[in-house]
Amino acid sequence: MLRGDITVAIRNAVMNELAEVGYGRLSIEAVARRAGVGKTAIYRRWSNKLEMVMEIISDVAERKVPLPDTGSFSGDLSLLLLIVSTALRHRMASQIIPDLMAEAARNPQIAETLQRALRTHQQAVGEKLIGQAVARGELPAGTDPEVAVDLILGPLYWRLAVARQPIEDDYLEKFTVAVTAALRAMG
Amino acid sequence: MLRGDITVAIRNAVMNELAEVGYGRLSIEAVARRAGVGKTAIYRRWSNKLEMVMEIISDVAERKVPLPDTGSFSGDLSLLLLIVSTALRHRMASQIIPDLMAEAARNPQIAETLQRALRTHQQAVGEKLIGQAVARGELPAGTDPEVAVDLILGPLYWRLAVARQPIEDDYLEKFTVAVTAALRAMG
DNA sequence: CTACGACGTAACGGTTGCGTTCCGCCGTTT
DNA sequence: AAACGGCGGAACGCAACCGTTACGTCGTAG
Repeated sequence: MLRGDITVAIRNAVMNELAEVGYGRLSIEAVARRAGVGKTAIYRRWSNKLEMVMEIISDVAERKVPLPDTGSFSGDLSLLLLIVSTALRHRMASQIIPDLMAEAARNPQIAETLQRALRTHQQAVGEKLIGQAVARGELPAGTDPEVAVDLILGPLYWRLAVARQPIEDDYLEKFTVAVTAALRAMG
Repeated sequence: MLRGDITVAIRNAVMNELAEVGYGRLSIEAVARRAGVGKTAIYRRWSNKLEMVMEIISDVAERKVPLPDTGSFSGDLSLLLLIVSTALRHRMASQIIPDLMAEAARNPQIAETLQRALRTHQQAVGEKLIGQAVARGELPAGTDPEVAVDLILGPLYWRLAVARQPIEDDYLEKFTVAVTAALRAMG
C-alpha cells in the first residue's frame, strides 16, 4: 500500500539529517521537509523518532562487508586497514557513527542495536582474519581475535573519528608492521 | 561581584546535564533548575549555551594529569594504561567525551577547543613516554610519538568508549606486551 | 544606615517540535 | 464508474525552551 519511492525519500532524508544535526536534534518535521513529504507519510510508517531511526539504521548496519583474503596476513591486514580507513573518511561514518555512539550511552535501545551490529561485524572480521593467519602459521595458535580487533580498529577509529587527524602515506604501512609484531608478541 | 558558590553550582549542573542528556539537548533552563538557580544567574555569566559549555569544558580539559615515570617503559606503559582505563570508566569521560566529539563534527568551535586539549595532552604524554624510553634505549631512536599514542590510546578508547566492552584482568597485561612489541618493530 | 548589586521568581512574546486530525487530490483496484 | 487509500497541506492544542525584563529580597561595602 505504502509508496516505495516515498519510503526511500524518507530514509535518505533521515540519513542526511542524522549526519547534519545528529540524533538529538533530528526532528520529524525536518525529515519531512527534507524528503519533500508530509508528516503524515512518516507517521504512517513509524510511530515515533526512535523507532524510525532504529529501523533505518539497522538496515544500513546489517549490510555485510566483504572480508579480505589476499593469501597472507600482512596482505589481509593492509587491505582491511585500507577499507576501514576509507570508510571512516566518509561523512556517513565519521558523523553518524560517533553521534549514535554517544546517544547509545543514554539510550539502551540504540546501544543494543549498535552493539549487535558492531559486535557481529567485529567478530566476523576478527575470527576470519586471525583464523586464516593462524591456519597459515603466521600467528601463534592462542591469538585472541577480540584483542586483535581492538588493536587494529582502535587506533584507526581514534585517529580518524576522534582525533580527526589525517593519515599520511606511510602510516598504514608502519601500522601494519606494528600490529603484526604486536599480535605475534601477544600470543 | 558574582557569587562563587553559585558559579560552582552551575558548573556542576552543566557537567551533570551534559552527561545525562548531551550537548544537543542541554537547555539553559534545565541547568538552572538542576543548579537551584535562576536563569538570570546564568545569563549574567555567559551569553549563551555554547559559550557557557565551552568555558566550563575548557577549564576541565586543561587540568593536567601527572605523567608516569616508573623507571622502565613497560612500567610507564602499564601505569598509563591503568590511568586511562580508569578514567574512561567514569561517566564524566565515557558519556561527555563521545558526546562532545560527535558535536565537534558539526561545530568548529567545539572541535577546535577539544582538539587543542586533546592534542596538547597527547603530545605531552607521547613525547614524555617515548622520549624516556628512547633515552633508556628501550625503543629505537626513530620511534614516532604520534603513532605510538594512537597505538596506545586507540584500542582502549575503542574498547571502553565505543564497543563498551569490559576489560578483563589480564587484558592490560597482554596489551602492554603487544604495544611494546609493536613500537619496537615500527622504529 | 544607605546604596548597590547579585540573587530567585515570574512572566513575557516568539520559536520549534510533538503527535493528531481533517481536508481535497489523485492513482489504483474492482 | 465508483470506492479505496496513500498522499501533501494545513491547522490543531500542547509542551519546552529561548533570551529578556521587572520586581522584591538580602548580604555586603562604604
